[in-house]
Amino acid sequence: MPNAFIRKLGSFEPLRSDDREWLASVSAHTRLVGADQDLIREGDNPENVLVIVDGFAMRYKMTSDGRRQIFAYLIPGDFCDLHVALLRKMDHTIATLSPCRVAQLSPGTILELTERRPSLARALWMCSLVDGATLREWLVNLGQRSAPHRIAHLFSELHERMKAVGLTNDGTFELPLTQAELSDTMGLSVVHVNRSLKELREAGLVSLKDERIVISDVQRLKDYSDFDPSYLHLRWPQDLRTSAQRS
Amino acid sequence: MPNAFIRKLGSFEPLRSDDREWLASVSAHTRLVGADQDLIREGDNPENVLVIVDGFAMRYKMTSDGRRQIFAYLIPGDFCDLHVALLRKMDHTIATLSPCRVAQLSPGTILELTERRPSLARALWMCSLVDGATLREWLVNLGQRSAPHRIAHLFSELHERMKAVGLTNDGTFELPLTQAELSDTMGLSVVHVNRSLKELREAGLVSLKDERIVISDVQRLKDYSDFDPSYLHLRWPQDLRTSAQRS
DNA sequence: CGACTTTTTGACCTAATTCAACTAATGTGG
DNA sequence: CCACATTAGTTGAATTAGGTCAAAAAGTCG
Repeated sequence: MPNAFIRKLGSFEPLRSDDREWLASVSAHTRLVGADQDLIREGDNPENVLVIVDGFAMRYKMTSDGRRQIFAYLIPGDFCDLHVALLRKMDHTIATLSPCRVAQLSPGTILELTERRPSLARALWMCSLVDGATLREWLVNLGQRSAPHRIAHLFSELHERMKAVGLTNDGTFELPLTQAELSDTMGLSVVHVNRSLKELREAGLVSLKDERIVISDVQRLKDYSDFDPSYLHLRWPQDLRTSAQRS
Repeated sequence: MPNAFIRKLGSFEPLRSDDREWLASVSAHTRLVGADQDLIREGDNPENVLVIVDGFAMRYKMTSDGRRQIFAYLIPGDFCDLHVALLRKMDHTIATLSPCRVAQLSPGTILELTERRPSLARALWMCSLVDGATLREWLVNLGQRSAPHRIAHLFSELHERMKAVGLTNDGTFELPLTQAELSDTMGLSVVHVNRSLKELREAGLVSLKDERIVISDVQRLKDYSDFDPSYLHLRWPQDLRTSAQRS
């Protein structure tokens, strides 16, 4: 069974088996990082590119008055910082939300990837494009939707992404977020997030318990939240991929 | 005097004079597009990369209930769609806000640029990284700041960007935005934008008139809006660049 | 068991929205 | 160049979504 990283790249490009094997070998060596640890800090200039193999992380930035805005969740298979080579320093922080297994890709590995494995390079580039598209969608979310719809949209997105790396069980998946983290994602107060979650729960749409989310009817949640998955650019329809991946 | 496109790339990388000349020649042929025209529509798969040589444009997306979120302003020197080669189709629309002069870079031009002009290629890549960073900053803006601060932050950013391409006159520059457009950018109602602008005006911070903005004291506006320009990654301090560019 | 964090709820407050009207611009055709 | 139509900006009044403060439950963990 391929790891999430391989699954993710595979959802953008059909991968040859030697590419899969190479990916498996370069991401085999992982280190464990506890929850709530900074992986890369604002101002750092990290050497290696990190990949979340397992666990949850986030990107965020603080304002000068101490408010925090989270602008991405990193789930298994996601990259931390493809771009950092060019920028002198990180303009935001990446931190774990739960214990994570993290693979480090050295500059040499990235070089081999970009120069000798074109389909992986394309998949990698796709990742950064999708990150951008996701950010745009989040802006739409914050700018245009009410609290409950906003939260529901986030959940729809996370469900879609988790499904793409094979980490859902129907509408259920791991989601180790506190309401404070949700509120810093959504530009809402904790109290209001709490009440909105209650509303969603009472509407029979979603419930959170024990770091897991349960979506009773995924399609209904997507309809409710006006979720259109096309911005995630997942090229291969879910069922196809799942069956093709049995090894 | 170099055009905005050359100035912009030059603000990321020191450019050799042959690179400058080449840029001038490939961006010499422009077409004129009137105000309020779509340059690229959601769903399109455009061949060429467009560069705004003159005028203002925006990126936006509609929600299914007819609300619009603007998530970028394109000012002279900005690219429309470096990435589109890989994605099957645009996931948002780009439209002009004022009459624009637009240069089209053919796939061949882009190829030459990426393969034979490394410093331009780096500058180009920087552009897309900065676009991403800007988007993140906008998310912070929508998520964490009150209406007047939010608007002030946008104005601070636009001032900085316009300055980088030599289009400011102290705190004054062209800004052909309606309040409706501002409201769709900021996730606010038109009425509230109007009142917030009044507040900023009465505080002596900014005034808008005749498609121009006047910032009486740029530093004061930046302080007010908690603006930190580092996310724009403008490598060369403004004064240096200006003097170096006298031809 | 305490100490601490997270969730939940109530009461109250305020930033922002909505609706509606009115004024000031801008533009268009005769 | 004016009359009329249309778009953009401004203001007031009423309403609401969301925030703040405070405190109680409910989990979590050494």
